[in-house]
Amino acid sequence: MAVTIKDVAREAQVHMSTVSRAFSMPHRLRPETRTRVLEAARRLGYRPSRVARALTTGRTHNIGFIVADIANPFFPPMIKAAEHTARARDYHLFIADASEDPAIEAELVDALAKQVDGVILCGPRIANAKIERLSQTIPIALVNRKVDGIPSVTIDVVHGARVAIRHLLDLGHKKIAYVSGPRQSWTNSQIRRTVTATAGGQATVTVLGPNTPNEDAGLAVAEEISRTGVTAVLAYNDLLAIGVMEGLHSLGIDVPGDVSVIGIDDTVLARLARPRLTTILVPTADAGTAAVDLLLQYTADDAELGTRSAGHISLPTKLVTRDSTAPPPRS
Amino acid sequence: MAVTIKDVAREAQVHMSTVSRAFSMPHRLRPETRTRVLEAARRLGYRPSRVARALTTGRTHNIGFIVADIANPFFPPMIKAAEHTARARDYHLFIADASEDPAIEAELVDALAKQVDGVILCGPRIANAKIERLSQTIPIALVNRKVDGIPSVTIDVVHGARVAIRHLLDLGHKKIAYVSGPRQSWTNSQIRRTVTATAGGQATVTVLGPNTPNEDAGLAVAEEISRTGVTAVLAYNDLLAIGVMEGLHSLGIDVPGDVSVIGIDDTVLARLARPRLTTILVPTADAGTAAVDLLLQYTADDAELGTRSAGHISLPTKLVTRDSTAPPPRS
DNA sequence: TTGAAAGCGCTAACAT
DNA sequence: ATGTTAGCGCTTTCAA
Repeated sequence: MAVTIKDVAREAQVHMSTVSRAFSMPHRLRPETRTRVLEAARRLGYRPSRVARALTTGRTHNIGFIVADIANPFFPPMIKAAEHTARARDYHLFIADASEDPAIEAELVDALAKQVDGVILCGPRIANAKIERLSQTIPIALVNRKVDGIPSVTIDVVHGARVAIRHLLDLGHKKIAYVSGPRQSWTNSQIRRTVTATAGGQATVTVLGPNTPNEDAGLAVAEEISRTGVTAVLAYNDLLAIGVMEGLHSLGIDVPGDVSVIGIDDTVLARLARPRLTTILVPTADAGTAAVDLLLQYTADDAELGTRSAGHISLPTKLVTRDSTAPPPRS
Repeated sequence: MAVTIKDVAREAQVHMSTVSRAFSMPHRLRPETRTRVLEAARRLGYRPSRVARALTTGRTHNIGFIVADIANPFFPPMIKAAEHTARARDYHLFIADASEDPAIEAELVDALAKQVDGVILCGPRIANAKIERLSQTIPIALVNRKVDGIPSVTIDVVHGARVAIRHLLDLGHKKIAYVSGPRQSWTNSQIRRTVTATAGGQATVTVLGPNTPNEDAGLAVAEEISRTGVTAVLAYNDLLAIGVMEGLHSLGIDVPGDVSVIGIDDTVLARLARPRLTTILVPTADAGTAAVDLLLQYTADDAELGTRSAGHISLPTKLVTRDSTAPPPRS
């Protein structure tokens, strides 16, 4: 077995409670004693067991991070930032992949609940009511969803979508399609609404979907796009947009010559795709950091769960113009 | 506080040890009792505390997963597969990002050690000796590194690199560069050695690097490539290869017209980049799955740590020919 | 300032 | 087949 607090106590010739104090309330020890204990601990290579500590204190110093799809390039920078932030605050991160499935997502929250101080739900697919219920059990912070009383970091997609559509209108497009994301996505409904509202009388909007937000779905929707005769499409995310571009390409339709395409997220892929994808920049790393801080702040609050003060942060977006958008063809 | 084993015991009118058995050794209970307990647990929404369980059993049912860089597209599919596999075995996954830094990586192992049953090191940057030392403390499984007595899953980059170089030789290239990865990478040294050996008398090989395996580094090395006058380059990974392609492009050098480029990994990026990148396919998801299974198998072994039987798995690679390779220019 | 003792939620002998 | 009891490694009153 590994070295425990008892071993250190013996080595330092003190009681185990003194060793405990040396780590959790060092100021309440005589400097001399503290040094002796810490010295002994160092010699033995002692590290307090977080498991045992969690059992008494009720705090695990762990956070659960649940995402819809780890492989979606939107998430990794966010996970990375969250992990770094958590570690800086002396927390460890559990990662879990919900596979875009609300049921799995909810089950993951329950499965992790006893082992974490809080859970971050990224792009949750669960219904609001369910989220509210879960958050009675365990502190939850949301990314890309806003629910009253629950801390959340959202991205200003309303602004993003508005700017994207205006960009299209300015180029002269009159028939626009929105390639929709998953039905359960809050972000998706925000965008859809904004697209319609912004286009107003200036352009017709066709909504295509819902779609699973990956390349294949984009590929599949391309044919439908060609049939609708739109000259521009905004997609729920870069993955879909890139799929659409590939699909269009294989249909012999030129981007942006015949059809303009805009994505959302500005993942690595946007810069790499050809034509390079015009897209909405979303500060994912900031979102990861903010989510961790919001959650920790919320859990630190010692009020009853459910009566705590939940912070909300909204992150700005901006249009990144590249090569996938142009004026509509003359014909 | 949440509902505990005592609450269930009271509700089901049995002793807590009976409740415990209902979950961990259900067959040793009279079916009738078992049902009554499980029913009570369900009514109260009881879940055993893994923390408390870990304290008595010594098994946390957690795995630590340490990668060099979460944002490197090579890792997410691996993390995803590992997480799914772990969950299927009733394990949860801690994720940690070592930022390509050996010191952080080692520290992470220590930090997680008390909280996990084992750690998976992906593309470790730590020295072998240090890994061996760490593995005395906590079971470790390796991805992309082979150390005696430690379970590992490696990728047959030797074969991959050989095939890549042969492809280049077949096209008629006589001057080849290898854009090297991080110095501490085992994979990198494997590749470098193979490149030189395979080129043999048929082509000269220039090694450029070591480099941090990201796009920027690739971009930076492009100028050096142009100076060496090579007509083909193999890069340590897709990220570097893509950086090289971009750098070459901005130098007015055509890929593959003037210089051929081959990457390694076959990440999403390879298919998306223009020209589409010829690369070596690496089964990352399989690696994630295999690593988890190897580790669990190793930890299940009840021999002394250090005397257990370590499994090794080698995963095949293959060349994916796309548009970034062609015969050298005539001049 | 330090020690003693109880207890966090659970499992694992041991007893019945 | 089920109950009793001790104890996992630590924190936290309470005493001294």
